[in-house]
Amino acid sequence: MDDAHLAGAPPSPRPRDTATPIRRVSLHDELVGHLRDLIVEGALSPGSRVQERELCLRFGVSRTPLREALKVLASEGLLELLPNRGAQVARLTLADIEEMFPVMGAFEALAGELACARIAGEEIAEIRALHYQMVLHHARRELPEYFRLNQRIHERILEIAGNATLSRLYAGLAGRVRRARYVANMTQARWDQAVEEHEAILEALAARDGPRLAKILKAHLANKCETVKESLLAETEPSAARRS
Amino acid sequence: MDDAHLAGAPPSPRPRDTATPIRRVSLHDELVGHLRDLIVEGALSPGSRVQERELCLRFGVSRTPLREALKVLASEGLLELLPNRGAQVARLTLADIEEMFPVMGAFEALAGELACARIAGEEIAEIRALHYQMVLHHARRELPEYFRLNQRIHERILEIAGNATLSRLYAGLAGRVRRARYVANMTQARWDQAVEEHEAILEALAARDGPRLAKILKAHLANKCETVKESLLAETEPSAARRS
DNA sequence: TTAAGAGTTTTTGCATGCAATTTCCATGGC
DNA sequence: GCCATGGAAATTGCATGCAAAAACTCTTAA
Repeated sequence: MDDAHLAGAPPSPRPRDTATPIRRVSLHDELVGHLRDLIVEGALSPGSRVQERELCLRFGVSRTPLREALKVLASEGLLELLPNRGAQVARLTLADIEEMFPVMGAFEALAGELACARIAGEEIAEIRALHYQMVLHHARRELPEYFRLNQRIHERILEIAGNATLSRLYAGLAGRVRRARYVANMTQARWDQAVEEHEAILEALAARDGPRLAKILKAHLANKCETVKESLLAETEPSAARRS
Repeated sequence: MDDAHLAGAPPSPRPRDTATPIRRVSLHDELVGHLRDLIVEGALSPGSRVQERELCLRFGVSRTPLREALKVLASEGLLELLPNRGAQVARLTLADIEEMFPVMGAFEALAGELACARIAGEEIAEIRALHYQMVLHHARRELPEYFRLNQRIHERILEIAGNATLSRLYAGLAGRVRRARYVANMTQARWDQAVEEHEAILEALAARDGPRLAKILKAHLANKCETVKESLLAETEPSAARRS
């Protein structure tokens, strides 16, 4: 009774079907969401085989909707379908990382440019608040909280850019590398550098300097790529060193 | 003499041919390809309802693999799934176009930069050949051939960039706007301008000037966006004018 | 004539069944 | 002892069946 129509209606783009939030969505849609979470959160480890039967029991559904969900996740790149041999969680190789980060850099650069053209003063203040809270977590060496704020800042810029296609594609890639980014234990130097870059991001955004922001974000992502790569190498080398 | 292998080939319903390069992929995979073609080519017009039964008869398969294919195409954005009411071919609104082209511009810009860093002299010669063949079709006012060459040039740059993730995402968007681009009847001025831009693209590529090529491609896509938008408006206005 | 309503037909969503392929295990030959 | 081979169990790919939701149709009333 109170949605929309009132004076302070939020700038929600599509208030259409919000009347019944608990709408019985299709089973396979729900499965796609659940499975995506399981994969992104790491509950299903990369490379592990995914058996239909096991997941059917786990979710209490039959194979038909589950298989539909698997096909969708495979088309998103989260799963690999082996003909007649089921699916396995896609594993990220170094080559994958090196491919995905430049694309994410292009996404963020575009988002930065678009955001600069549309951002409101209030939104700049909001990002600034997020930024300095993130800086605080950096000062306190609170990595998980830092990551959370960091992610929220990037997501907020994407939102402000106001391009749903861009957001959707970005989310697809970000989901795939999220785990890798999360486990990446940065060196202190890299962490400090990242915070410095975020200072520059905030400045460019506040100045609404689209080209500069694009440049900074692109470089920022390139550095994140290096961080993740180093971490990935450090993760594999010790075992080799230990063995020799 | 060819397939039945003299020694008592049993009348098996499916001759398993492991040697042939055309390996029998899974039914649903094939369906995804076929349906994608039908949609992109325009055989299934935007907004039209897609009924399972009809397509099942058309392809001679049961509903299970067909439904899996529909789910995948929906996740790609080519179809819209209406709960309990089947699917319909997604229609491109002006807002969609305005969202997708900047993203494609970012893709092509990145592809241009990467390609400049990797392109071999032989490949430059190849692109140059394609380019001047395209110019010939422009001079002869052969639009379909022009489009084909144009597309091949952009695809070739993507290939040379050597980033499979980028190529995959680009193909996803390009497929969705292909029909719109195809039916876009450019003005002569826009066509001439596009050819000029392609001259600049070739030059920047030959000079291996990544940043410049990126800039040109970004602008090139922005102009294509305008062309498609004009064409889309010209397509809808007459009917409105006719009605009023 | 239009609109509304009840019943029928169609269509979708999901579960299950069957054949084919793969995987696992045990047996046997070298 | 090791590898090859045969068969059983498990798993996938696809077809079909059934219930619920939607769409259609025919009737009826204002």
